[in-house]
Order: sequence, then structure tokens, then C-alpha cells
Amino acid sequence: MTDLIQGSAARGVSSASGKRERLIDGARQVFHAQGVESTTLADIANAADVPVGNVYYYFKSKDDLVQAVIAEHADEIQARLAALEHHRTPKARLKAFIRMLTDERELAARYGCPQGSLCSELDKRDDELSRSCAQLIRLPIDWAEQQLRAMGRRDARELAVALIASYQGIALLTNTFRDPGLMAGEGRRLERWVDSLG
Amino acid sequence: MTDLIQGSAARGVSSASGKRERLIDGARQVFHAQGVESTTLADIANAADVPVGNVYYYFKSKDDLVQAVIAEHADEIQARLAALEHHRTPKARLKAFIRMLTDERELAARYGCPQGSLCSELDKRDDELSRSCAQLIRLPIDWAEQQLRAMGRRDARELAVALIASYQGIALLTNTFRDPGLMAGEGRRLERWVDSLG
Amino acid sequence: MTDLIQGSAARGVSSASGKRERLIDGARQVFHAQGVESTTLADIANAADVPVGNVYYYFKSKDDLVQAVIAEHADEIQARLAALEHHRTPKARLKAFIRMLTDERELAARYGCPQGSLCSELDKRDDELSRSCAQLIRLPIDWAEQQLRAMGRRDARELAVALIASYQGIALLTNTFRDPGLMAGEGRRLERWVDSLG
Amino acid sequence: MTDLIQGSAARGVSSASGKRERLIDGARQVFHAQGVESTTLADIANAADVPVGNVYYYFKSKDDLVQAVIAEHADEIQARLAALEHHRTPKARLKAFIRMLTDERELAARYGCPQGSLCSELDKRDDELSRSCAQLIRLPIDWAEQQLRAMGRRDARELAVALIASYQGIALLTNTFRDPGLMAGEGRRLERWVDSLG
DNA sequence: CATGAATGAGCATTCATTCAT
DNA sequence: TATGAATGAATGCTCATTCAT
Repeated sequence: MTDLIQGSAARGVSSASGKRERLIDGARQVFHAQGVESTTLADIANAADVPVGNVYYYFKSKDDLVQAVIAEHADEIQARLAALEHHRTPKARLKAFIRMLTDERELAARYGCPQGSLCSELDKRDDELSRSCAQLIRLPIDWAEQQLRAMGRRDARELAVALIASYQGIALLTNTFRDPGLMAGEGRRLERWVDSLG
Repeated sequence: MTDLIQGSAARGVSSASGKRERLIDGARQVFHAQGVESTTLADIANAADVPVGNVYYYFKSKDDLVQAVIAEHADEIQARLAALEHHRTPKARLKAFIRMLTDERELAARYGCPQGSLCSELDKRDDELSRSCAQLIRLPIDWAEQQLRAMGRRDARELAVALIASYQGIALLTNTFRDPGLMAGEGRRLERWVDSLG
Repeated sequence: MTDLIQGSAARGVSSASGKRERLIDGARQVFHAQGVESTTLADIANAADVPVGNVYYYFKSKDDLVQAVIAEHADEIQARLAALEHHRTPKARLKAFIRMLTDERELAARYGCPQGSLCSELDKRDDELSRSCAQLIRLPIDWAEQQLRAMGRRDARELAVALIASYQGIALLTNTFRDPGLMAGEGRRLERWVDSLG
Repeated sequence: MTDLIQGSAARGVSSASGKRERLIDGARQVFHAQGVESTTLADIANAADVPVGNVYYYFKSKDDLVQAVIAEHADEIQARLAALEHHRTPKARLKAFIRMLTDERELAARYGCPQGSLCSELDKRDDELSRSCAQLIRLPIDWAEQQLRAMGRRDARELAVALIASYQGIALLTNTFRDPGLMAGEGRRLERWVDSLG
């Protein structure tokens, strides 16, 4: 979280009240819960406890705020992946990664994967936002590929793609059926699969 | 398509002009291309070449039209799964199923899976529509489970879930990266996986 | 006025209630009284006794409505110039033209020349509207040039420009000083000037 | 320009940074280019390179700033008219005055007469500003009247009004048609007219 | 059956103005 | 004296929905 605050300060806005951060965080939550299109700026302002007109002091448009939310997602993903480095082996890291994802299955059952559903919605568009949100998927793929390559797999990229696809897919199913058990089961299956990679 | 028209006719509306069918089909396409929330009734009426005011003769609300689109999706899925029955073995059916899905990879690269992205969007809601669209995912899972059970797998349900999750996930990745090659690769991997099930 | 209704019908909208016409006419009046920029769509809708949301059924934007107002101004100018044709000599026509303009001096004292102040405001922009409103000035110049040429003046264009400039200028002064007498005086001067042209 | 700065200093504000002067001058330019209504305080602050919040230290409202711009216009007009005094005869002064005005025809072709278009816009209002800006027109009329009276004209006032009206009118036409040639031609015509006054 | 017209609630965005420091 | 931050009342515009014919 410290990273995020520094990130914002680096962007030129530093405020003791942290409204910019609250707006980004509020937006991230309501986007996850309602989708971008269904979320009004009033929803966001309300979630961040900021007057509506004030939003435009920090973001020049709704899209600009979406961009900031994507950037925060990216920051958070990188931080969480970095936190997995303390595991000694790539195999342990991958399994910890899977557990980290499946730990959020209750939230996924209600609203889906925060990054995946965001991409799914923005992908309908064909603008900078849809291109920007791709990094939210690319980061974990690249990271998984590194781990798999460290495990000696020649097909590291393909397996990394399959792993993230499985996660994104089970997140969708978990959300659709409102059943966190689906993600728990798939998580165990994926951990066994990682074990089987040798 | 014949199936779909019969489906509509069975619902009690028979019209020589087929406006209802055109509206459902137009809506299905624009929903896929733009998402439900971003699509106006004017967009749909325009795509179906039907006057805007006329939409409310066939559907009592936009949600009602979404419901009809879900029903048409369900009809089409059942028809396509039924068409796979001519393959003699469950394994052949599963592999044909995978090929059927990956054949649409160009469309998926642009707009994602028609059913998956619809579910992803409607899942944010918590109403009848979000519950209704679950069948679009349940149908292929149930079908795959049957095939896997016919292959003697005790873990047929879990594998069926994993298979559909993999497809939905790779559809999202394919869409996000605008790369049909991802789905082609994953399709081959899944076919090998089916082969390995014994 | 008949011309205007036909004009609107020719544009594809025919309505017994004549809302389109009322909107154009209302807009023309409030634009004259308040200026385009200071006039809200609510002002116009109110002046035309039409609900605000309904304005967009007839005009796709505020600029589109401004364009329609310009077109009505142009129609009216042409009709009024045509009505001067019954005067037998070009000199009589020019003097009648001057009288026609100065007859509006009370309105000019309060709000300026309807066409001139519109051009003055739109000229700050550099778009289609600013180009379009130029016809409101060109039409009377062209007409005056014809009359002057019929009087045998080689310098007809230059004199026509000077005549319209004098009118536009005195309209501004009349408005600025809220003094219709200024326009009355200048009108007499211009009539004498026309007489002196031989 | 020196005159203008003294003018501001005389009003009781002396600042090494000259922000007040920069604001007035910036406002004058953007008002001329965009009109008063279309100009935001941010535009002005930006043109003057002054922080937005700082504007209210020097002016208590936007209208107050407009008032100051009018005052600066008045100061400048008086200075420029005074500078014409070195011509020996009133006729020479009037012709120099006409040349002074037409020298700005390129700017007029793009944005109209700075004072005339300001009056045209403010005249729509009926407040202190609309009354105040009248002096921008009255000053040159009064000056021209003096010159014409010095030439022995009994109808000096009427001719002065006609002269300024011709200038304001040709400025509007020049702006509307984006043609500086119109003003050049009218300037020559007006100079001949002055010569003809005897 | 069909549809042009109408409607009002709501949305993103702007901006003059205020205020704490 | 200076200013970044804040604020709320508009504004232009959209759109699902209704209705008269």
C-alpha cells in the first residue's frame, strides 16, 4: 500500500487527506462489484466519501480514473508476486500463487476475478484502456512462465498461459454458479498438476 | 437457425416478418460486440432493422430481451452439442467439441466468448438474469461430464469443470491479447489432454 | 412562415404540433436576447414550451439547433428581400430596404441586429457554424449589389459592402447606447446617400 | 503599454510581479479570441501564467475582471487618440485614425474589433458591464466629433457616428468573411470621404 | 399490429467561487 | 500575499420506456 501512495505522489499530487488514493480504491471496489459501465461517478465519489465535483480535480475524466485503477491493480499484482519470492523453489512459489488466488474464492464467487472481469468488460472497447488492462493478465503469465522455466520446462510459456487461463476460467465459473467450492477444487487440481510437472 | 425460429415460434409468437427473431439475433450480436450495458435499444433496433418503438411490442423491457438472448444462446448450445452425437466415441466427441470452440477463435480474439462475456457482465448483478445465464455454462459442463463419465472417469465432474474453465479462461486471454493463436495452442493442448485420459 | 414549415417538412420531420418550428423560433428569440453561449437548452425548451429531453428528438445537438436557426434566418432574409421586388426602381428598393431595417430599431436598441450579433458571437469560433452564418451577411450584400449595379454603378460591390457595414455598425452603436434614435438618424443619412448616387 | 501599466498602478496596486497587469492583459486577449462567456478563469490564469486561485486576490469576481479589461481598453483608446494629436490638421488626424484602425485588419479578420465584439457580447446583458463598455465606443465618437467640428461641420456628431459605425460594421464583415481586404477597401473609401468633407 | 413522438430521470463533465493555510 | 484544494450548482446530452394513433 505504501507503494501505491508513493506512486500517486510521484504522479504529482500529494495530499495529506489522500483523496486521490481513496478515489482509486473506492473506484476499484465498485468497479469490481458493479462493473465499470454500471458505475457512476456519484457511486465512486460516494464510496470514497468525496464530493462529486471534486473527482475532477484528481482525474480529468472517468476513463482517466479507470486508467488509474488499472495502474493500481498492476502495482498490487507486482507487489503480491514479489512477496512470493521468499519461497525457495519455483514449484513452491507456483503452489503458493495458486493458494493466494484461491484464498479469494469467496469474493470471486460474488464478483468474479477483479482483474479478469475488468478485462472482460474493457475488452469490448478498442481503445487505450482495453490495451492497458492487458498487463493485468500479462504480469502473472510472465511470472508463472519464469517459475516454470526455472523448473526446466521448455513449454514454460504454454503452461503459464494454461495456468492463468484455468484460473480465469474457474473464476468465471465460480462467479456464475456462486460456488467458491469450484475454485477450491480447481485449486487443488492445479496444485497436483504443478507437483506432476517434475 | 431453423431451431431458433422454431424456438421462438414455440413461445407463442408467429410472424411472417420475423421481427422478434431479428431483434433477438441483432441483440445477441451487439451484446457480444459491445456488452449489454453499453448497448442501447436503438443499437439493437438498428441492427435488426426494426423501428425503436416497435421493440416494446415484442419485449416488455430491455431485460426481457436479454432474457430472450440467453434463451437463444441456450437453444443454440443444445443444438450444437446434439450435433456432436454422431461422433462414435465420447473421446471423439470431446475433441470435436474442443475443435468446434477453437474454430471461433478469430471472433473470440475480438469480442471474447459470447456466452462467457455475457455471464461475466450479468454476474455483477444479482437478479434473475444473472441466475439465468448460468445455464449457458452449465449445459456444456453437464455435457462434457457425461462424455467423461462414459469414458469411465470417476472424476468426470471435476474434469468437466476444468475443461470448460480452461476454455473460458483461454477465451478471456485470447480476447485480452487479441491473439487467436493462444486459443489454437490451448485447443491442441486440451486435445492431447483428452487423449491422455485413457 | 409557410416557407419555414415546408422547409422543415422537407427535412424529414412533419408534425402537426409543430414542435420543431417552435423550437427554432424560440431558440432564435433567446439567442437574440441572450446570445448563443449564455442560452441553455432549458431556456430554449422553456421558450418553446417543450420538455428539455424532447429537444434531442428534433436536433442532435445544440449546435445542430444553432444551424437550424441560421437556416431560418437565411430563409427569412430571402423572403423579406423578395418582398421588396414590388418596388419599381432599384433606388426605391434600396430605400425601402433601409426603412425595413430601421423599422426594427427598438429591438436593435435592446438586443442589436439579430443576424449581426449572432455572427459576431459565432465568428469567435472557427467551425462550420461560423462559416454558415456568413450567408446571413452575404445575402443582403449580394442583393444590394444587384440593385446598385442596376443603377449603373461600377463600384456596386464596394458600395453594397459599405451600406451593409453602415447598417451593422449603427446597429451595434444603437444597441450599445440603447438609443434607437441613432439608427433612425443613420437611416435618413443612408437614404439621402442612396438618392445622391444618381 | 507603459501607459497601461501606469494606469493599473494608479489604481492602487503596485506589485513587482505585475500579476494584476498580466491577468488583465491575458484576459483582454482571450476575451478577444474566444469571447467573454466562452472564456474560463482557468483560460485567463493560464494565459497570464498565474495560479487560478490567485485570480481572486486581484479581482473579486469574473465580472470584476471584465470591468478591469474594459478600463484598460478605455485607457489604451485614450492613449492612442492622444498620440494622433501631433498631426496638424483635424483632417490629417481623422485619416491617420482610419489608417490606425485598418492597420489591425488581419486581427479583425480573425477575431473582429476587440472593443466592438466585446460590446456586442456584453450588450446582451443589462447590467453595469454593458453600460460600462459603451465608453469604448463613445470615446472614439467624441474624438471624431471634435475633429469634424474643428473642420467646421455643423453635422459633426452625425458624421462621427456614421464614421465609427462604418468602422464597426466593416470590422464585423471583415471578421465574418475572414477577409482583411474588406477593411482595407473600406478604409480607402472612408479616407476619400474625409477628403470630400472640405 | 406498428411506430413516430414524447418524456423525465440520470449521467459525465464544467466552472465560478471559496477557503484553509 | 499566495495557492492548492475543494465544492455544488449547472449544462449538454442519453436512453429506457410510454403512449396516442
